[in-house]
Amino acid sequence: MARNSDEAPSATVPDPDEVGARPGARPERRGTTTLAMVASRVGVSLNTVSRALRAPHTVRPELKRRIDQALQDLNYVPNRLAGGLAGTRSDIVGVVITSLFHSEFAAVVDTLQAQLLDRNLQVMLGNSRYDPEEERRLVRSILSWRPAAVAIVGCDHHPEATELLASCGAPIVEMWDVGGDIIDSAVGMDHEAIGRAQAEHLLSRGYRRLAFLGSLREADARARKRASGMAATLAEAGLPPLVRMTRPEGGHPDLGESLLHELLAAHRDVDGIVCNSDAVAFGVLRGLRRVGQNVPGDRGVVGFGDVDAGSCISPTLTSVRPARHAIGRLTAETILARIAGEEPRRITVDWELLERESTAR
Amino acid sequence: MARNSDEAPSATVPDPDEVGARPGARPERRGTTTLAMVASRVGVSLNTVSRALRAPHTVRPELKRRIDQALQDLNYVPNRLAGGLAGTRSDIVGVVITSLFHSEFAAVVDTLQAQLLDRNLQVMLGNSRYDPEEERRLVRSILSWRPAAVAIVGCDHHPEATELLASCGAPIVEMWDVGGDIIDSAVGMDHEAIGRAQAEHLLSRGYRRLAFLGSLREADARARKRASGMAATLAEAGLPPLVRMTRPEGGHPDLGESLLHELLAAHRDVDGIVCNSDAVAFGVLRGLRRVGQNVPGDRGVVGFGDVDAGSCISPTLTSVRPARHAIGRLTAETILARIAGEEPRRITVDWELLERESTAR
DNA sequence: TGGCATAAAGTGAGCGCTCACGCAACGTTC
DNA sequence: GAACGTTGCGTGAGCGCTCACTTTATGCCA
Repeated sequence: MARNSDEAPSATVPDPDEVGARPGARPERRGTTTLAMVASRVGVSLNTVSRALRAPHTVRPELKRRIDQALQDLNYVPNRLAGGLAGTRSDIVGVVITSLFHSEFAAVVDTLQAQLLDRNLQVMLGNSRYDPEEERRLVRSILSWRPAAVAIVGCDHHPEATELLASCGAPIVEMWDVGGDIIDSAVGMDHEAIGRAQAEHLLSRGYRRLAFLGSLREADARARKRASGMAATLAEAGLPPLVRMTRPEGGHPDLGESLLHELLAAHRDVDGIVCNSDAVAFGVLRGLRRVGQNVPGDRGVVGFGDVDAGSCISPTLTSVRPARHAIGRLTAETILARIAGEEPRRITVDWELLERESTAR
Repeated sequence: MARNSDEAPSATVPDPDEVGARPGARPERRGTTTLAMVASRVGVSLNTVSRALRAPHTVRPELKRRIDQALQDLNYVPNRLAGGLAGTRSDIVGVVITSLFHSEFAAVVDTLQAQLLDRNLQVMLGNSRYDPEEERRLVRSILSWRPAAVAIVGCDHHPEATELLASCGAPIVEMWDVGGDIIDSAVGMDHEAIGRAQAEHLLSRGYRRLAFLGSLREADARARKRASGMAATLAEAGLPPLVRMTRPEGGHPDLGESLLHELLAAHRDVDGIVCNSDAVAFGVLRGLRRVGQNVPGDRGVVGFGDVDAGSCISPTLTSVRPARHAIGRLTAETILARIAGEEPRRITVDWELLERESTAR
């Protein structure tokens, strides 16, 4: 195992002038240029410069050019704190997600941010880590920036978070899930339907005794809905009830493998395994390989998320592909529409069950 | 392929009272409570309430309790725009990354955000998508919020971005890379050393003719440094030069597989393949399997990133594991230290070359 | 009891900007 | 040529808070 290591914080002092204003150095209002400075240089009123930026057509073209020149010469960077305070909008969009690490929502945030930036909206990000209390804190913190809108994962929040969001006056878009009560608008998938589709797919391939495996955090209402969709399908088909094997944390292959062992020990007859995430499914596949079980022959495995690697492993993994891109895009569009005064929306987006080798018998 | 689809935006109008203030409804200063309202309810001056929040020990315990009660009764949410404008700090930390989608930095942002939130700092996120022009826009946009600090991926930026960052007065922490000139502080890895280690590992296993495969965006200086580290190692060993097979976009398994075909067509003698990312390596492994090549027997494959799935595929993938968590944590610590007035730092963090089956001959 | 330090509150100014309005100067109309 | 819109810019107020300073209540010692 190769290793490089010198964490020694070797301080390299750059140009001392460049070092930020030390706390305590109060009076030194840094060299940031203000609208007033630009205005006095051009010889017009402050307001005219402001207007040249916000409503260019209301200022004489020749003057506009001179102002632009001065803005550039002085390297003006607007102070949006002041702008937000004085104006009505703040041009901040709060985004609250439950996890970045497991990359569930990374792609969603990615496209969302790109789309919003085109409209000069800045994303303020927060990660609740599936903790309702953290979510509450986060929502408070984000609302204290008076955002123009808030996008948040899920429809089931800490009660205080829900109330704060509902009464803050800004448009709220709940993402990823569309089931249940929504605060304002929502863009997401019907997770119960996904669970049903996962179960139906396995049943159609002849698997009869199904299990749901993975991490299941208290606040992960989406996974819970998928599991209950599966359970409902089994009940309607008159089959034995769903076996649930979950942990309140984790979500990696190692978890999948260890849950698999528990499953095989307790419910040897299970032949269809649906995982909370592809990462867990990878661990399940690895575990089954290690104990000499054949997939899809002996047992079928279904994932969720359609991670890249799913099509590269052997057997390739049957999984559900959420329309991440679409969720990001439609969330951005909904935010913009709501800011523009349009009505709230509830948009159900597509997903696909990709049938691959892990269930192909 | 199962599919659910009704993207029909079925508008569901919630309680009309809850709908946010429509633009145009100007005079309606929303029902947000201000410090002044709290103050008048308690019967003290505005400033006393402010102090009760910022410096609780300067206000009589009994009064503090009454103020807290009023804050809660009125459901006060501070206006940080006003606070930031009036005060010195803004409590925003700008974070500029080059990609979220490929999940390279998702974990870094994840831990960074969590650590900062504990200190009441909000992350403002921006994604430059490996586009220098976008990076410039983003840096301007973020600086317009007068952040308390900025964390940014890489050490090689758009010149204007570098200048803006250098002169904005806030601490700047460059992440992921530590090579080359830095603006203020840096927390990252020595990517050239990683490239050398990747090459040396393959050489130590008897591979002789090496290639570097993957997407290589114009702004991805890190990958470029790894490739040049490899090239240097080969040159020093007197071996044939590194074969580079890259594309300016993409980064998925499909890219890996298609680059592999190009590689096999043009340089049949290559026996050691280092990929820009694990995702690309997965595609390479899939491609090799499809053409009946044996890994590690015929060719060795090395990835970068150590994605979960790497230990689940067959053969398991040799890869480099960046200390993502450590980078996030140390970046947060550096930001806090710099805000507290400490000296700039340059921290080189660990990484590991995980030797697995794909190079085990 | 006076003098002085300290604690606990209030006062006033201002952060940098936006918004509603005011007020000239210049057409345009009948 | 008086009445009216239009264009182009300036004025003043104020967004909600923080900060430096001042004022008033309280304790402690000589």
